[in-house]
Amino acid sequence: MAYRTTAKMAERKEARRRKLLGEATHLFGRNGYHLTTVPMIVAAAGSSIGNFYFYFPNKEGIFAAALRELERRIAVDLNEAIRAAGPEVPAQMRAAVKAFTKFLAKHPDEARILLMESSGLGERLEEVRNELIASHTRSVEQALRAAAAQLPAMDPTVAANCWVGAVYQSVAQWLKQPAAERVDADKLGDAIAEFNLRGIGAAARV
Amino acid sequence: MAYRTTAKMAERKEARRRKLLGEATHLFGRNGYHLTTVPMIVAAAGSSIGNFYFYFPNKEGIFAAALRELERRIAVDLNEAIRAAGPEVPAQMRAAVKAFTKFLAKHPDEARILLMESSGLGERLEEVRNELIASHTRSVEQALRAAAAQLPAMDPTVAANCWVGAVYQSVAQWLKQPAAERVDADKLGDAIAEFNLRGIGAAARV
Amino acid sequence: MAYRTTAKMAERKEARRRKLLGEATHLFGRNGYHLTTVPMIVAAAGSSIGNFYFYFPNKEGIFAAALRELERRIAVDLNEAIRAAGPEVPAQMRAAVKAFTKFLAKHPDEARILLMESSGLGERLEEVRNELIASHTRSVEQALRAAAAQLPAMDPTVAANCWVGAVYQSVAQWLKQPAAERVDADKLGDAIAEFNLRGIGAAARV
Amino acid sequence: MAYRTTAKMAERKEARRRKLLGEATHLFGRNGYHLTTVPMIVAAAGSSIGNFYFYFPNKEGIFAAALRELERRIAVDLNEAIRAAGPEVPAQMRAAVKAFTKFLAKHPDEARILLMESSGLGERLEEVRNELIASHTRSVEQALRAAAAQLPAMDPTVAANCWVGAVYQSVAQWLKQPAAERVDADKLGDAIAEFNLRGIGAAARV
DNA sequence: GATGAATGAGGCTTCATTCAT
DNA sequence: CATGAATGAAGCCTCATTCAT
Repeated sequence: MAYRTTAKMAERKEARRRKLLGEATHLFGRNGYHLTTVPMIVAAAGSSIGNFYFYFPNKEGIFAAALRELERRIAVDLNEAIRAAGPEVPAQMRAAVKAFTKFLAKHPDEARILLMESSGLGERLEEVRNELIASHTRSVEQALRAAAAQLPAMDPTVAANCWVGAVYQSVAQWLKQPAAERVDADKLGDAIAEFNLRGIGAAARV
Repeated sequence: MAYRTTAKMAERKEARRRKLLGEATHLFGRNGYHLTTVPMIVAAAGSSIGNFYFYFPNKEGIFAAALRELERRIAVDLNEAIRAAGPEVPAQMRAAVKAFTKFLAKHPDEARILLMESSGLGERLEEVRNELIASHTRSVEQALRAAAAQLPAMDPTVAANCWVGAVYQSVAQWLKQPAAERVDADKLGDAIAEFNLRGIGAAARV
Repeated sequence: MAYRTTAKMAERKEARRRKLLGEATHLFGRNGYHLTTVPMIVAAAGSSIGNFYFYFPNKEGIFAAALRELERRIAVDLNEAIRAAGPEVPAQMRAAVKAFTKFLAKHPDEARILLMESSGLGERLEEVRNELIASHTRSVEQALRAAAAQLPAMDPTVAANCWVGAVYQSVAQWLKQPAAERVDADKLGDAIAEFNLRGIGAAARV
Repeated sequence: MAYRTTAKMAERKEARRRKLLGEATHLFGRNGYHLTTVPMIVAAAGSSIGNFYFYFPNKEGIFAAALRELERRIAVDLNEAIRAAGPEVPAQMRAAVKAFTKFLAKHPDEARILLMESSGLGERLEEVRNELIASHTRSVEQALRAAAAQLPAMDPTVAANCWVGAVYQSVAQWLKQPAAERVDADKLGDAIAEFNLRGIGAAARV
């Protein structure tokens, strides 16, 4: 019986943690790192300050955790989309852009963690955040190198950055519009993919 | 005689203000808004706290002033470059990208004010900063509409955002590299322009 | 067991709050609002700045709380004295003057909050303080109207203000004397009551 | 000619000083000591900070000067009124009350310096201000002692304080009312005098 | 494990006052 | 004599973090 209780407790513990992390992600996305306070997070999560420091070492810690969790979820979506797109690299890249756009559009608050605010986080956090974007960029770069033969000559690093920057900026601006005025997320993804595929010199036939 | 000195005093006053503004811009760029403190600014400028508040209404005020000053300086460079590029829109756009890239490369700390940190500034500042980027984007959008006849069909707003995002992100990443490893700023500008011109469907003849 | 302790904790919390409020009242009375600083208050209460802001929203807040607490305590004393004085209005008024005088004499520091300093508190505080004195004055005015038939014709508002002013000023001056030279508080109360009762035209039989 | 210039300059100097003092009195009366800043005073007087410190040693200094000037002007009015009231002490006292009330009514901003704010001025200023009121009170007390034979037995100090307190409080409350709702200043003076004369036991026939 | 009271460093800002011009 | 730029002490307040219960 002691085992069963422990199991239940572990579950509850995990649930608590997830609740804190989720609310923190929302708040960080909405207000940015500095304007989000620990009391705000625990209030939103219906928890307590003491509890917060049981689950996370400090404010930086929960922010880093939020970033990593986000990374994980995005990776899942992207991989799935790429797998479904077949073997053609350009098709995979288009699929990835659309999947990424769709993810950001679906989770705007979480998204804003990626899109905004970079400086002003302290070295440690900055690094974590950069790594996230960098890994995304590296994927693009690898794809470009893989398809280099069919593409015009270009610096794949620069192109990858352009690619990623185009996606982030477009979605960021799209999110800034009042929800009512936004175009359909799917059409947005298509438009961005179009731009980027043309940008790398891949024919824009879908 | 007291009258004669007034001119010199006004000069000194302006110099002091500029010194504060300049150091603030550097620090904001390097550390972000929240990690830059008023004492840091006055220390860097060799001034005093009281003096700071003689020249600026508060911390927000000097940040806004820094943004506006940056905007002005960038506009000067861009207009000059565009004028020198002749009447062809694509050539103008290429010139603008290169001028912008060059500016950011030359003033990396100032640049970072634009590139990073958006959320967490308080509504007023956020607005000022957004307006700066938005105005940049609008210029691109107008150019696209002007040249629409020669370009493939596309949403000019999305394309403009892609364009701007590509530039910002590429330069931002470029700045993050150790100065020794960076490619030449001019070549970077060319590469970005190439990507973007292809992205909007303009032939990539250099 | 954690539950049981809650009661004790609540008690302690209340005690802490009262300690802060009490010391603040003393200091405000002795030095006035502006010369009393938050650090002074917390030092006197053996607390900390952070704790201060846990219990009170800001300096204005604790001042307002001090005023309201004072109001409450005075009201208790006055009502008791009036009830004990029997049904005759003049006797009640005399009793009230004496009770009020006695209260002020017994709590000189608290008292000074009422007696002194009015301008320079900011609108909100001024209002709270005015309301306190106004309510005292209104009581006198009502009593005067109730007994109007037995009294000479007079403007009851003016008379009430005279009444209150006489009490405050007399006690304030009395408090300014070195404690050794002061006449007995009870005799003071009698003398003031005498003056006031004559002032409203009520026979001065004690 | 040097002499004449000097004379004119002395005049101008005196005028500047008076302008500063006058505006300061207004501002102190309206906002209280702490909320009135030196920059506010010089702005109102169309002068400069440097000038301020040429004419006055510091902020305390100008406040003290304002009080003394006020004292002087009140004394002039009172003495005139008393002289005009003939030899009877009660008549003189009534005249003094009315003159005082009238003065306060005519110069409400200056008046508020006397009526409000006492604590929170720092020891030196407090003393100056107290002395002003105390001297007023002493005059009343002397009058009471002079007429003691015709009056009921009473403590003349307490009575003098009651007297003064009644006047101040009544006028203070009167000034707090919107100007439109105030009763005539003359009638107010009469009502207060009535109360006070009854308070000291002098028949209320004028 | 959970709670929330307590702590204090440090940020922003005001303002009396000085002093070079 | 006049000006106003410069100074810095000191105030209020926030918030991440600790720790007793």
